[in-house]
Amino acid sequence: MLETARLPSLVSIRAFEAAARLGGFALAARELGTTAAAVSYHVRQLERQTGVTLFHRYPHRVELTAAGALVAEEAIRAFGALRSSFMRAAALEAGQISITALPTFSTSWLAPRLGDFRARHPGIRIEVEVSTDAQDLGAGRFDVAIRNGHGRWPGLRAVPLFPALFMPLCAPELRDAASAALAGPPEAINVPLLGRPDWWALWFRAQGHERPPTPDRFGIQLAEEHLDAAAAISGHGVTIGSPIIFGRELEAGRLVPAHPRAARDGRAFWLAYPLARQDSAKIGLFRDWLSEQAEAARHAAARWIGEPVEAPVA
Amino acid sequence: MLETARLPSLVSIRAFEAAARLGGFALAARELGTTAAAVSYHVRQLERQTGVTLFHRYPHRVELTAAGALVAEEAIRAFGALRSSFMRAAALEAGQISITALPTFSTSWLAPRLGDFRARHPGIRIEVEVSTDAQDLGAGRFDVAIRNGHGRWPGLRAVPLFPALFMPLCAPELRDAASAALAGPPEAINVPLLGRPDWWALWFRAQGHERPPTPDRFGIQLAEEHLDAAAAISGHGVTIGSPIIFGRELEAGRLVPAHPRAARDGRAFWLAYPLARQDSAKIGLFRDWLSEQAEAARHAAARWIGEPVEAPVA
DNA sequence: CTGCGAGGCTAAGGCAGACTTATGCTCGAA
DNA sequence: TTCGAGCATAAGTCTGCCTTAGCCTCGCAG
Repeated sequence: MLETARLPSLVSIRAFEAAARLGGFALAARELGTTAAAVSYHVRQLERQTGVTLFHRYPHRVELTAAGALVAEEAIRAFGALRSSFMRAAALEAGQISITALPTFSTSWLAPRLGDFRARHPGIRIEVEVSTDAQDLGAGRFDVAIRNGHGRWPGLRAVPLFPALFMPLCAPELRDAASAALAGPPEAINVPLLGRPDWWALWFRAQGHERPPTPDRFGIQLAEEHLDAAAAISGHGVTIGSPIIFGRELEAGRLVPAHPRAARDGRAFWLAYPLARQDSAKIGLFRDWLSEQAEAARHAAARWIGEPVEAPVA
Repeated sequence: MLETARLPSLVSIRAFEAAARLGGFALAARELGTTAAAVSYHVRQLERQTGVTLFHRYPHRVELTAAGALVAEEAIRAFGALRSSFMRAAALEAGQISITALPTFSTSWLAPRLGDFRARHPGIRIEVEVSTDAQDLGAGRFDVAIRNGHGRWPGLRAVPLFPALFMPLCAPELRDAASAALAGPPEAINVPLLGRPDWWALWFRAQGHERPPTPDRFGIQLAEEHLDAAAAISGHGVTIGSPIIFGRELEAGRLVPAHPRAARDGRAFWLAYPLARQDSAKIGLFRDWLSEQAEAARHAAARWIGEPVEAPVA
């Protein structure tokens, strides 16, 4: 690089700074992990580049000149301050984690649990941003992402959380009517369906019914899945969702399975983060905590789930 | 070099600093005389080395993170202070010149003239150290040296001042006696000789006398040549010295030539300085001034000197 | 709405600068 | 007097830095 701002070679300044601070080229070489010849060479380079004599040479030792002492003082201070700023930046960075996650996952599963993470890691502040789009982790805006998919994303490490499952869920008072309705083909449905039509189609295919429910079978059309769940809790119909994600609602009796069988599409929920970040302590802590929570959630949801049936590809 | 003090690559920090200060990689690349790809690469390296995300990436632009802003502030300050310290060091260095010179040259010729240099270059402080030994200019203790010799010193630039001349000099009242004594061979000397015996031997050889004056011909033995001159001025004998160096004494009539002929040994007085320093402004100013003074001194001394005779090699 | 330009990103390859090695110098201490 | 330590330099090696090429996204102008 050309020095447009007339700052000489930084590598040479660093060699000089170490020599000035330690009082000799041999000690500087040892600290920098190089040879005394390299330090000598760099100090000479610096003197040539700047036209300033930095050291008086005597046999066996060197002594800073007045000009050299002036630069040394500033260089020592500058490098010390820089070093300190990197440490403070690392501490700042280590003290907060930025997560991008899917809306329902965030609202219904993650958010209720974050209190526990905060209790166990009070030094780490959490930021969650919900997005239906997969955010670019390379852009640096997020440390980790919760993704739904196959788990094979280049440059990322994906930790499996739990499989994507689709189970009919309704309020307790709708149980009998919904169970009866779902025992037959889609055209026999006489209770309102809630949630994504493609997920219902997937579920019926897993039951052996090729034709999906027609639009007239659906009740309220809501923008987000957790709103579907809220409507179902209110008795407005049967929703289709993950017994793991809604595990706490099932536990509390606010939702019940309207059918014992769940369908799956081969996808799963994953924690993803850049391979380049796998040494990050905070990401490691979050990963370990999240894996633990996911395992507990899978275990707890097992009582609601019979053997999940993988739906044939439409 | 290994980073024993955990400061990451300085080249990368410099790229980062420029990008932070200018708000983009393209502008930073322009200032640093490199490509945006190089800046991007260095910022990534820095992020990997430190584990700190420094920029958020967006299409067409980048934005400092909080941690990045923290480091940027310190880096901008550090580099600015370093730059400033080099400029101040250069100014300090440019404001003083260190000279090593031969004793007599210093005392009798240089010192009386330095007032003129100081008047013409008030911003440059002069330090003269007298030494009979040739000081190592590479050690950085001296900027320039006045040397006597052949002028061919490796790594140094030598500017000729004036030839080394040896002429008998005495007080006016001793003129006739000294002239008569010096007209014949050394054994006929009946006035005390002062100064270095080897210089007298050289002078007599130049006159065609093979045998040097014997020790009994010498008066007071003094340690330094200018003391010999002082003794000669006091009428204690005839000294042997340079009519150029003692030009002002001749001019003032305190010394007169005891013989019209000067001898020379093929050597001269030179201003020497390191080739590596030839761009130094202060050295240039001193060289130009000294050359001018030397030329004036040669010119003024011409009236005292007949055709100098080169003494045959003993 | 389409095309272009600008800024950023990464991979691969080349080379120049950084460093090592070898040798030499000086001086102080044993 | 000898040896070891620190500094200096030259020459050769090699690795880190940079360039080049190609790609991506987005905003703006036509």
